[in-house]
Amino acid sequence: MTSTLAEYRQIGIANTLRRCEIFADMPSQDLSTIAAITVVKSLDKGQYLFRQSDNTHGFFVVQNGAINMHRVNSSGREQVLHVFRAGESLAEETVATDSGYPADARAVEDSQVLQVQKAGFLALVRRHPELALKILSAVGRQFRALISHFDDVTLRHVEGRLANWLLQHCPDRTSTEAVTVELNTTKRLLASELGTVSETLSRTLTKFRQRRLIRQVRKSIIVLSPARLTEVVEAET
Amino acid sequence: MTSTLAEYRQIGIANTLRRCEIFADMPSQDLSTIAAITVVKSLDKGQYLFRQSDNTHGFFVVQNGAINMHRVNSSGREQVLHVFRAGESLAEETVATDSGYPADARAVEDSQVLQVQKAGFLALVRRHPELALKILSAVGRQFRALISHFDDVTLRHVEGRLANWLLQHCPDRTSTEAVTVELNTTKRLLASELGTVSETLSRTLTKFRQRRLIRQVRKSIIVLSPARLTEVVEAET
DNA sequence: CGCAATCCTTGACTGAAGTCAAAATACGGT
DNA sequence: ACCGTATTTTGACTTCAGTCAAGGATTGCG
Repeated sequence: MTSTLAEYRQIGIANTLRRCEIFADMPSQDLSTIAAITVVKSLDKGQYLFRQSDNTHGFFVVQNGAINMHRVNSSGREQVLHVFRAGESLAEETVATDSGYPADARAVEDSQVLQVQKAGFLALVRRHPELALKILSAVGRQFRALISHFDDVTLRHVEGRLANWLLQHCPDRTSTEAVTVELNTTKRLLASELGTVSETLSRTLTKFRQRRLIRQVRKSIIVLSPARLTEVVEAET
Repeated sequence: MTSTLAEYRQIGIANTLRRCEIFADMPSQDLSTIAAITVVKSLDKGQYLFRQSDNTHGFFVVQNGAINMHRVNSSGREQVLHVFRAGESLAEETVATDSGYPADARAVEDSQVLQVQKAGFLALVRRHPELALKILSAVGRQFRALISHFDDVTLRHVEGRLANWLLQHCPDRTSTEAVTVELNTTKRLLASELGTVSETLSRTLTKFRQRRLIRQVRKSIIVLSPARLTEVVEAET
C-alpha cells in the first residue's frame, strides 16, 4: 500500500522532470533514479524559494506556478533576472560549488517546484558523466538568456523591450495578421520582468495604442500587425 | 629536435593553464593531455577573438593581455560584460552546446590566449567526469559574476560602481590608510567596464576629488580612506 | 624637440524613465 | 449588487547620465 503511494509519487515527479529540457530525452529508468532524490516543495504566492545567502541543497524544476529570480539593492528596488515557469529549471549551477545561490527567488503565484538534491545528484553524475554535460548545457542556456536580458535592459528602450516581448508571443513576427496576446499576469509583474515600473509600461502601451500598433481589451493585447511591431524593434536607436 | 620544441610548447601551455582556476589543482600529467588539445592564438589590439555568430570550437584561457566581451546594439553602443585578463577563462559554456558564442570578444591590448579545443575536451570529459564538474563550477562563477555586474549596472549609480571598483583594488576596505590604485588601462576602457562613458567617469572622479575621497596623480588614484569610500557604496540610494 | 594623434576634461543641453500623488478602473468576497 | 482593496492610468516633476562640442593635456614618433 505504502509502496504504491511512493510509486505514484515517483511517477508524478518523473512526468514533471520529463517536461524539463535537461531530462527530456533521458531513459525512464534513469529518470526514476532522479525522482528518488527529488522532493516537492509547495510555495504560496509571495513565499521565498531561496535567498542569495542560503546554503544550497540542490537545483529546482518548476512544476507549476511562477518563480521570480531577482536581486534587490539597498533602497529596495528589485531587478528581475528571470521569471521561471512550468518546465524551466533554475539554480543548476549550484550543484558544483558551495557559493550560495546567485540571487533571491520568490513565488509570484502559488507554485510547486521540485528540488533535485545536490548530494544525490552529484553521486549520480559520477556514474553518468553525460548528465554533467546536460547540466552544463542548461547552465549555458541560462547564461546566454541572462546576457540577452542584460543587454535588452541596458541597450534598448522600454519601447523596444515591450515590442520584443509581444512578438515573442506571436506565432509569426513577419505576419500582418492581428494576433491576440493574453496577459495572464499583473501588469506590475510584466513591468518588472521588462526591467521597468508599471507607470512606464502603462505609458508605453498607450503610445502603441495611439500608433495603432495594438488594441487593448481587458487583459488581452491585440497586436494589429506583428510585422509593424518588428519594425519598431529594429528601428530602435 | 622537433620533439624537444613540441615539449617546450606543451610545458609553456601547461604553465599558463595551471594559472587558471579550472586547472589549478590538476595532476601534471592530465594537464599535458589538455595541453595537447590546446592551441595558442595571438591577437593584436582591436582584433576579434570571436563574434557571437561564429561557430564554436572550444573555450579560451587568457595568457596575457585583455579580452573584452561585449554586446552591441543596432546604433553601435556597446555593453561590456566582462574584461578577461591573464588566468581567466571564457566561453566555457560553449563546450556542451552548438549555439554559438554568447557575445562578441575583442582584444583591448595585444594578447595571447589559449584555445582548448572542444572536440578533444569533450572526449576527455567522458573519461574524466570530474572535469565536467570543474567546468560547471567555472561557468557558475561566470554566471554569478555576470549577475553581480548586471545589478551593479541596473541598480546602482555610477558613483557607487566606481567606488566599488576602487575598493576592489584596495587590500582592506575598512582601513583608513591611503592606498594608491594604479590605473593601467585608459579611462575610456575603465568607463566601459563600469557600464558608462568617459565623460561621466571623468565627472565622477572630479566629484570624488572635491569630496576629498581621492587624489589623482597621472594614472594613479590615491584612495584617501577606503573606509569612507565604503560608506559611499553603502549610502547609495 | 616639436607636431600629430589620441585621450581627458568641462560645459551646455537633452532625453528616457523613475517617483510621487491622485484619480479611475477592476475585482473578490459577502 | 455593494463595498473595500488592489491595480492601472494619468499628470507633473525630477534626475541621472548620455551626447555634442570645444579646449587642454599626454604621449609617441619622426
